[in-house]
This record gives sequence, C-alpha cells and structure tokens, in this order.
Amino acid sequence: MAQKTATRSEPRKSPVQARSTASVDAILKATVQVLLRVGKEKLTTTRVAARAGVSVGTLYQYFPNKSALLRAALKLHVEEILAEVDKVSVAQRGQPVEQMVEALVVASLEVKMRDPKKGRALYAVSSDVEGAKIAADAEARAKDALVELLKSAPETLKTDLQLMATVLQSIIAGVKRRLLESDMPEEQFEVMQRELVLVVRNYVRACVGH
Amino acid sequence: MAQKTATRSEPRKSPVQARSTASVDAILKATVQVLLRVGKEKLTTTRVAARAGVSVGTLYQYFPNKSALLRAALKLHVEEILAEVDKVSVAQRGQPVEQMVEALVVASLEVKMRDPKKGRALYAVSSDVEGAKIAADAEARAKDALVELLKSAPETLKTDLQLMATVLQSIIAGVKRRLLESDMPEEQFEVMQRELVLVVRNYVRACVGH
DNA sequence: TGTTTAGATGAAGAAAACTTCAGATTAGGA
DNA sequence: TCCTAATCTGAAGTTTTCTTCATCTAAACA
Repeated sequence: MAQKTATRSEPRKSPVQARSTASVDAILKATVQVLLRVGKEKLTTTRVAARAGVSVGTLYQYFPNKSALLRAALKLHVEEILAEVDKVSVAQRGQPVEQMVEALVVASLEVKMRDPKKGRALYAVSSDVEGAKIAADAEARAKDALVELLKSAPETLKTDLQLMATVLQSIIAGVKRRLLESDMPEEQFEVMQRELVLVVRNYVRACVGH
Repeated sequence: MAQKTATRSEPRKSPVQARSTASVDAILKATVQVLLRVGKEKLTTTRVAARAGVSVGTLYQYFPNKSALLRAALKLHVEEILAEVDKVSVAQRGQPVEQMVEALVVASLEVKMRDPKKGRALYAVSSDVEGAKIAADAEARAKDALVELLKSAPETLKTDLQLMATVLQSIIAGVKRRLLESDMPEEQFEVMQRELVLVVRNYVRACVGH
C-alpha cells in the first residue's frame, strides 16, 4: 500500500542551468510579494507563479507543494537575518557585556526594521506548525551564538549563561514584534530602541558578579 | 449589481432561547478544541460543528463564516485574559512601582501559563489580519490601564508613561511568548519569571526620578 | 547542425471546504 | 392541547485551489 501522506519536503529538482536558478529566485521573491499584497489566506500557487512570471508547472517543479514553498521562503528570510546578527556577534567578541548587548539590540532591531513589511508577512507563515519549527530552530542557533558571545566577555557573570541568553532573546524579540506590528513613526522607533538598550544594560549589569 | 464581497461579521442571529445559547457556547468551545487537536489549517466548520455536537447548519446560524467563528473564539479568549490582568491592576493601585510591575509580571505569566495549549492554539489565529486587529485592540486597552496604574504610583516617574507602558508590555509579552512556544518544565518557568521580575524592577527603578 | 537533456507550459482532473436551504424538531405560550 | 416561532439538520450545490502531466521550447554540446 502506497503511503498516502507523502508530502515530500525536499525540492523536486535541483537547478542546474542558469535559467532555472532564476526561476527559483523569482518564485521565492514572488512568494513574499504575494504574501505582502494579499496575505497568506489568499495566497495561491497560481498567483505566486503569475507574479514570478512563470507558470504553475514551473513552480511545482521546484516546490512539491504550497506548504514547502512557504517554508522555503520563511527559511530564506530567517537565515538572512541570522547571518546579519551573527556578524555582529563576531565583531563584539571579547567586548564588555554592556556594550555587547547594546550592539545586539541595535543590530536586531535594525535588521528587522529595514524591511518591516516583509517581516510581518513572513511572520504570519511562521505561525504554522512547520513554520514555528523553522523559527524555533533559528532561535536556538542564535541562542547558542549568544551564549558563546557572553562567554567571551571580560566580566564574570554570575547568572547562568543559558538563562541570560534566553531572557535577552525574549526581551528583544518582544520589543521587535511590537515595533513590527504597530508601524510607528521613525522617531518612536528610536525612542523604543534607546529604552530597550537601557533595559538590557541594566539587566546584564545585575548579572555581573562584582 | 450586488456586492460580491459581502462577508458580514456580525452574528447572524442572536440566541433567545436557552438551547441556542448552549449551542453557541458549545461551538465556541469546540472551536478551541479543534484548533488544539488538528490545528488551524485542518480546522473545518463541519469538524467544529461535529465536535460541538450540532450540525453545520446550526453553526452557520450564529456565525456567518469560518473567519467570523475564529475571530469570535479569539476575542473571547483575549477578553478573558484582559479581565484577569485588569483585576491585578486594580489591586495594585497606589502601590510602589516596583511592586506593581512585579505583580503585573506574575499575573501575566500565570494567566497565560494556566492553559498554555489554548494560548498557543489561538495564537495561530491571531496572525491573520483580522485577528491581529483584535489582539492589537486588547493590547491598546491594556496599555491604557497600565498607564493609569503607573500614574497612581507614589514615586515620580521621569520617563513618559506611555513609553514605559509600551516597553513593559513588549518585554513581558516577549517572555510570555517564549514560554508558550517552548513548552519548558515547571521549574524553568519559575526561573524565567524570577528573571523577568528582576528585569522590570531594574527598569522601573531607572525610571524613578530620585 | 542535430541530438539530448533541462526547463517551461497551462488546461484539466481531483480533492477539499465553504455555505445554503427546504424541511424536520422542539420549546413556550394561549 | 394546539399553534407559532425558534432552532436544528445535513445532503447537495458551488467555489476554490492544489497538483499533475503530456507536450512544447530552449540550451548545451558534439
């Protein structure tokens, strides 16, 4: 008996020629655009294909189904952000903790705010079970990186680093989301950022064994 | 030409007899249960009706469409939580700020953690455009309440109260979400809560004009 | 230039839900 | 008890979207 719930996840075919790579890129880009314009509910594979300037068939050549397409788009976005924040992590290695977390805050908010609409659109996708897994995975990796970063600090931290990292992540994510959801003016953004910096500085200061 | 996109939002009919009220309640309860068991993607009106022990027709008598049904369920949940947190707000009126925010943190986390699965299930719904509006609305009201609460504090706060309230909300929400999404053991929960209390205490302390 | 392989197409089939409505049931009052 | 209004039922119509596949086009290469 053939398995009924096949639902493959892997791409159906790997692009080898240039034009196919272009197609995949266009499709992924179009996915975000459609998500932005009509929302997840009314996103259809046909619509995505049309926007990408290809036919549905082409889409299905690279993505086994709609769900996989959305997941791919989400993953791409998440990885991009992760890479940016990682960059900051590397740059801050060995610096004083307070400076570290300030840089982290600035970088985290900046990245998200560069394209708030994209963030919001993809955020809807991540609420699916599959999407949540991707987001959780990225968060876990980011946390590991943060722990390593904290380890490199000159100060002795009396709080458990795992815990600290989780708290910092949660706090930053909370503010990030708030900024995303309420599209506030640029000025409000900076005020919030300053405030968040204050919060995390105070927090890590409290974690330093004197 | 008749408008094609009617999509009414209001209930189709108001319950007047006891049995219809019971039906509505059952349907709303069933919605959450189905959401929990099969997720938003596979939630169908028929399935909800079946679980509620009524027929689809009955469901459509009170909810014009699936979307309205989900919205109603979300609203109910949000209002319940809001009411609980409001209760704490009233109780803390006039207390020192640090105590206030501690109570707020405890209450916020406690309420959400009482039924984490329900929270997570409904959270998926709120990512829809309509759902986001409901959540945002509730958050705005909660913020107003928080501002009032802060006003009643004996200390003089040098930071703008609107800003403070927003920051506090964002931070608490961030941790709340983290706790919801990663179902951690009870012990981890308490550690996080303690840490969050530390964070908000430090923050409000910094906001007090000495 | 001819052959082979990768890639693209889109009409059509299949599946899944939503939503309606005409008729059956039940409750409450006269 | 009988009548009316409220409520319930669920099969069937409608719509929507996913997904496939036989066929066509373009690229690579000898």
